Amino acid sequence: MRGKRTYESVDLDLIELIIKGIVLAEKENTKKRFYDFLARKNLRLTSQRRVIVDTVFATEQHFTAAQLLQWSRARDKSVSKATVYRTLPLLTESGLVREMDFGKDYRFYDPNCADRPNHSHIICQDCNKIFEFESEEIEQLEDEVARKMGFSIQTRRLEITARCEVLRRFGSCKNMPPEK
Amino acid sequence: MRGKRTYESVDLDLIELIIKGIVLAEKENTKKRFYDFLARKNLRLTSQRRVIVDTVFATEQHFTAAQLLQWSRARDKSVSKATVYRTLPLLTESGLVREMDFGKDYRFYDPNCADRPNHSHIICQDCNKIFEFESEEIEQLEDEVARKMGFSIQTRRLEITARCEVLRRFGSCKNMPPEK
DNA sequence: ATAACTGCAAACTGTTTGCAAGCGA
DNA sequence: TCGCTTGCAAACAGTTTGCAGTTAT
Repeated sequence: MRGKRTYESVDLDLIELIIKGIVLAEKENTKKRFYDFLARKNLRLTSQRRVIVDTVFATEQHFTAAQLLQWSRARDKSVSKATVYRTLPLLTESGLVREMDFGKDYRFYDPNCADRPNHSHIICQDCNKIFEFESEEIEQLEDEVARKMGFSIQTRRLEITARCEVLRRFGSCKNMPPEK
Repeated sequence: MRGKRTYESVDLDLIELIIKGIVLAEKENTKKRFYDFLARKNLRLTSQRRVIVDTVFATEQHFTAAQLLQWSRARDKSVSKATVYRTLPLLTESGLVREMDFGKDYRFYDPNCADRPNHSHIICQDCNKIFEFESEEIEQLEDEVARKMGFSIQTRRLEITARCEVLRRFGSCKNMPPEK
């Protein structure tokens, strides 16, 4: 009998706590990387920039410029629209935030790309939520195709829109109701 | 000796002519499909719409709304900006033109999706040209991943930015110089 | 000290829309 | 004829920018 180690009982609360701690530490580290980026470019760490960066890496959600402004101002009224719009290019330039383009009229930003720069997105047309996934196999195939065509890949962007199978079959799904 | 049929001499001009003919016939067919689409929706075939559609399917290039306006007006001054902007959604709705979103501030449109609705794009950062490719394997993997996540794919968008290997190694490539 | 940075409001850009006139089915 | 369609210009939304005062280093 080829063994797989199993546990009689698991303290799920503890595990959740540990995971939360790890995520938090990663986010703190990401912020530090951005501060280094600023220093390297002789840019200053102002209170407004600190608030914006705190806000960006306090969430795992994809957000718009308008949302970031709203969230940042909730923390500190001294953050203005102009500063948000001037800070976003710095964040994307640093590689710690990725700009995403769905068919919409405004841009989305993704704060989860520090560790997983190549992840892809599935946008559910039923609930409008954005899900992330990674596939090493797809990446390898992309590399192969590109190489055959004489290119070496710089960035890749795979965005899939899809319908929820659970919803289609059972009339509802755990992600409903849609948020606007 | 397993045989492969070969030819002593080939009239390349003739072959090119034949291919041109096939492409032309396809484009004419695509236009007809759009006219049918209009009829099905009780929409009228005006002279302006005809000019715009002729323009769209006279090229294989990806274009912007502004370019389409310019090209259309070159054929017929009576085409206005408003009509171009009102016709583009019809074209995308019909499925014969696809909207693309690169990081840019304006949208690109792709007139080549009537026959190959799933093709992907490689944007060369050296010459800014857009190349197309299809990969059944990548599509299958996408389907598989989506299915595992509980989705059925509606649309997919794979956009790769890359650098030209030929250019990197030899200092120039046949696609240079860049066009703005 | 001094150059980067800020908020504000105005400017800008691509896209959409209200309206009165025009035209296809 | 009827109502879809048009061009024009004004409106719109997200984003960028000029400026005078502020602040990090």
